[in-house]
Amino acid sequence: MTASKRTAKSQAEARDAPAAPLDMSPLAKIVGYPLRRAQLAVFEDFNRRFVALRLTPAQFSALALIGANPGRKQSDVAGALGIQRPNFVAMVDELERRGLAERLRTPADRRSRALALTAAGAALLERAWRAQAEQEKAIERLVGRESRALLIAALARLADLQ
Amino acid sequence: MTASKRTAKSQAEARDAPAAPLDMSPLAKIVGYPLRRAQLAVFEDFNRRFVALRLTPAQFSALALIGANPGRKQSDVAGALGIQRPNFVAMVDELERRGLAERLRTPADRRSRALALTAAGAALLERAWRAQAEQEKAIERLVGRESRALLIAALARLADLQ
DNA sequence: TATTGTTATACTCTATAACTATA
DNA sequence: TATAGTTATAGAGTATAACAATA
Repeated sequence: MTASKRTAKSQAEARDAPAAPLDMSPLAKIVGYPLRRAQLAVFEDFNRRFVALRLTPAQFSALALIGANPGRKQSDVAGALGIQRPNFVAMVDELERRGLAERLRTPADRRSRALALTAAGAALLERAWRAQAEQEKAIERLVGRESRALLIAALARLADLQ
Repeated sequence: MTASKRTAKSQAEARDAPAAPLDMSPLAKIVGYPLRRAQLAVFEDFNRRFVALRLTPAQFSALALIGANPGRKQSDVAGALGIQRPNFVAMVDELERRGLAERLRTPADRRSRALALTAAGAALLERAWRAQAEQEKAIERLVGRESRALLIAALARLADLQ
């Protein structure tokens, strides 16, 4: 496009100024849309913080839950995390391969596998909780201390939607 | 297992009572975990409410955004929704196939396609907003009116986490 | 040269059926 | 018969490279 062809347009348009932002107000007024965007942003932030620990949000939640509930069987941990049993197999495989968790045979029921952290797993989890505390601080800086507490409470209730 | 073998166990265990729930308290205290669980619950609730309209959350957000911003080009709508341009193609294809949206050629720039709702799309979007209002009511019943407003504000801020 | 829409493709997540070993 | 772990597999959703048309 030549300069002469742009004379009818405003200077801003001629300079290829960014187009006006879209009107997001209808979506911004419902819970679901900002809820999804916030979840993606928080997980992306998590991934940045945890890249050195090589832990995804799902892996962190699994380590944390096993750490707080050692000896519980694999399917119970999967169920508590909302992960389908078949999908949890590869995840525990990976934690075991990295020497972070172990599957123990229990004499009471030889079908099941009791999960527990190894010493290395417990050590990594400690580092992970410190990284997580940093994210919570960043969130608190963004929304305020009181808001963060209210947010957690409201989200926990929302999770009960059926 | 025979009855005699269970005599050493408590009556509750003998009856195969559900195992004690896991301790979720560490995960319940951070934002990310309940945020993810809430997002999944809200989307599942959305899917139940929208099955008759055959709209996914992503499709609803696209219809809503096109409806509020008719004539904007496809890549701008995709960008505003956080959807990669290539992935938005099939989505618009489907909306167009169902006669809900259309891609218009614009004389100003023949590379781009301006999106707009058809009459059928606008009509479906109206029904969709009524269904969405029902979800907002359900959420308000769950967390309270004030909490819902605070929640939306806090989530919008969280979405700005870098 | 850069941008828009598009195609192709790969990777992750998730859901389901079915197998095995145990109970 | 039922349950725990597992395998296999299919379907979403998402990210990236590269192309044609147009600027």
